[in-house]
Amino acid sequence: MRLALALQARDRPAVVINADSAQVYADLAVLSARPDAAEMQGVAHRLFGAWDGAQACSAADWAAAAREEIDAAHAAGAVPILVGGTGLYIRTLLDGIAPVPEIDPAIRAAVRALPVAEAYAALRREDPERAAALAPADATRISRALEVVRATGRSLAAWQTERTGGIGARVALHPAILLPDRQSLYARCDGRFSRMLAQGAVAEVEALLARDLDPALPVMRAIGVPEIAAYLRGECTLAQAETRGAQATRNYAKRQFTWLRHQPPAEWRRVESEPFLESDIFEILCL
RNA sequence: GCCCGGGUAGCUCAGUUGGUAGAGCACAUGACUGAAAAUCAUGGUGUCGGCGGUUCGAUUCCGUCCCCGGGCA
Repeated sequence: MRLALALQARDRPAVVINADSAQVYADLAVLSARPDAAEMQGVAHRLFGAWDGAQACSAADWAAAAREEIDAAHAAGAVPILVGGTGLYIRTLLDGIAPVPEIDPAIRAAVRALPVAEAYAALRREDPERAAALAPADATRISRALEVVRATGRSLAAWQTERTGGIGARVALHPAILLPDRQSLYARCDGRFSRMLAQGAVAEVEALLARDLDPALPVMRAIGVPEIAAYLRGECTLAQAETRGAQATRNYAKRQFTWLRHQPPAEWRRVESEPFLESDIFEILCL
């Protein structure tokens, strides 16, 4: 945000583009810590709350939308600033992804209805190579591999020999990865979830539950939603929901560390010195 | 003071008819190609409340003390 303002102060319009898989949903303002109008300070923001919760946004969906926003920003002479921590989204945007066609919804539903053990057994028959590469309990990846062979007649590995849609080669990147101190980050996770409760997270989940959406949708699985929903159903106290939500936040923070430390290219700048200063993060500011 | 229940991993607890112990969670580390705030994989946790006794051997049996619940007075 400060970077965006600094750019605008130099007559370089900035556009902040969301790269977070939860901030994408309109239904999650509080629980995704989406910036509000005051925080945006007049700077253009895109892809925040852009999807209705009833709609699942995939990495490829997001990447396609982000590509358009980036091109639009460039056309307008602005500097797009991608902000967010969903590594798979950013990887898809930059490197592209296997061009697997839309999966027939009936096939997808049938596959996801299977218990993991059965899905895994089926995958061993229909795509043994992929099955061998996956843990028998890895429900998400097993479902994906199975729906792909069933819907396309081609294994995921075959599709993955190709990647399309990446823009990494045609844009100038100035990446920065922030790696805060673990202990203080965990403490901030706790504070963050408590603050969300104070800011109306319970009402937000109440409204979400009233929509009676499929519980498997991403919006229903965002951190805090299952925990607060359990409280609203009378399955636990608010204090327990608070503890569990904070815990889920910390667990997620750890997964982020692991991804960010190993998955992005080695040459991407990792910043560990706190407080994080723009000058430590973005070399373009120092030009 | 008496009676009952309990004291085992950071937490909640299981267990050992006596051969020094284990689950879940936490924590750590890692994986990650269209649900990724998702989904997984691996790993160590330890004076089994203290001190004595019996025993080849006690976390387990006995005694005693301490601590935590609940009840009686």
